[in-house]
Amino acid sequence: MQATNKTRRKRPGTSRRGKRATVQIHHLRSPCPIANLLDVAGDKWSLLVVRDLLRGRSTFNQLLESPEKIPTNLLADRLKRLEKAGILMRTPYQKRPVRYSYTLTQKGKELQHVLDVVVRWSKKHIAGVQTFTDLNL
Amino acid sequence: MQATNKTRRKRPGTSRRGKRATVQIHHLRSPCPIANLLDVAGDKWSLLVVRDLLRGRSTFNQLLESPEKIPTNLLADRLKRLEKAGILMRTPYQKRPVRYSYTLTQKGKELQHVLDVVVRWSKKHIAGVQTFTDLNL
DNA sequence: CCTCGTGACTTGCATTTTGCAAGTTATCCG
DNA sequence: CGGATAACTTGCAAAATGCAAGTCACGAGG
Repeated sequence: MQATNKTRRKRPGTSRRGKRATVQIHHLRSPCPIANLLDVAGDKWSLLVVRDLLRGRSTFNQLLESPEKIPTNLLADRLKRLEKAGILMRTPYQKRPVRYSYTLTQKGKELQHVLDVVVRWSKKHIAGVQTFTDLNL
Repeated sequence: MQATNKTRRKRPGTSRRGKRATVQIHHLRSPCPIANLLDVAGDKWSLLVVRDLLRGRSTFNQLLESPEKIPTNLLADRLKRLEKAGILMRTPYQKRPVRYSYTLTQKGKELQHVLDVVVRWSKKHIAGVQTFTDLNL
């Protein structure tokens, strides 16, 4: 019924110290290539962002408009993570008002092959799917 | 926060096997085939389970042994979800002591094509990856 | 009989991540 | 000046994750 042993865990709030500004070693769960992609894009949104960039979307608001309706805070977070992972780049395409555009790197563009196969699988095995017209994505 | 039945949660012997009597409408976020796979396997563990089943693992404990060390509660949950999604099947391969084995359906087996491309992408773009020997997974 | 071990899970609980709504900052437009 | 965009932040409740431990059958050994 109970683990009773409450074994001291960190007191939240009191220790103003562990802000994890430490080593940047981004620790891989395993040497498996599948686990490696999942470490960086293993969530419900990242690959949709990649899909939209492949489809030619490039600004924050364009990315928000897709039918899945990603929340703004998650989009901001995913863009940061994917940039850090070298999958996309963020560049100001104009200043005065500064506006940013997001574009895939070569590494990111090659995820197209992954998405292609995913599309083929889903079309075969899931009812009611349909692709965005032009790019087959 | 585990909203369901906060107070009494302690009838072990007679309880139903964690059934979640929810509506069966499995709500898709969008008609996009990519979103559809993500709805069912868009997390850090599901595809690793599929990988291991493709590699011939089949029991609960075998699946626990992979290098990524999935927690037992998550493995139980993922097996349930993947079964519900028609990607794998759970069958007792012996009774007296009843033991279960998990195997991929045809739908699940065809995820191999997705994983193949993921492996190719990761080997090209992520340092330090290496595949499990025999099956290229 | 009693204990130990194994397989397949469940349960408790703290930490993290999500998702919604609203707020913010800067800049243009009329 | 009063909006309207663009690109984000922030607050916070709810859900998911992850660890450790507990449970429920058997089955073998003493």
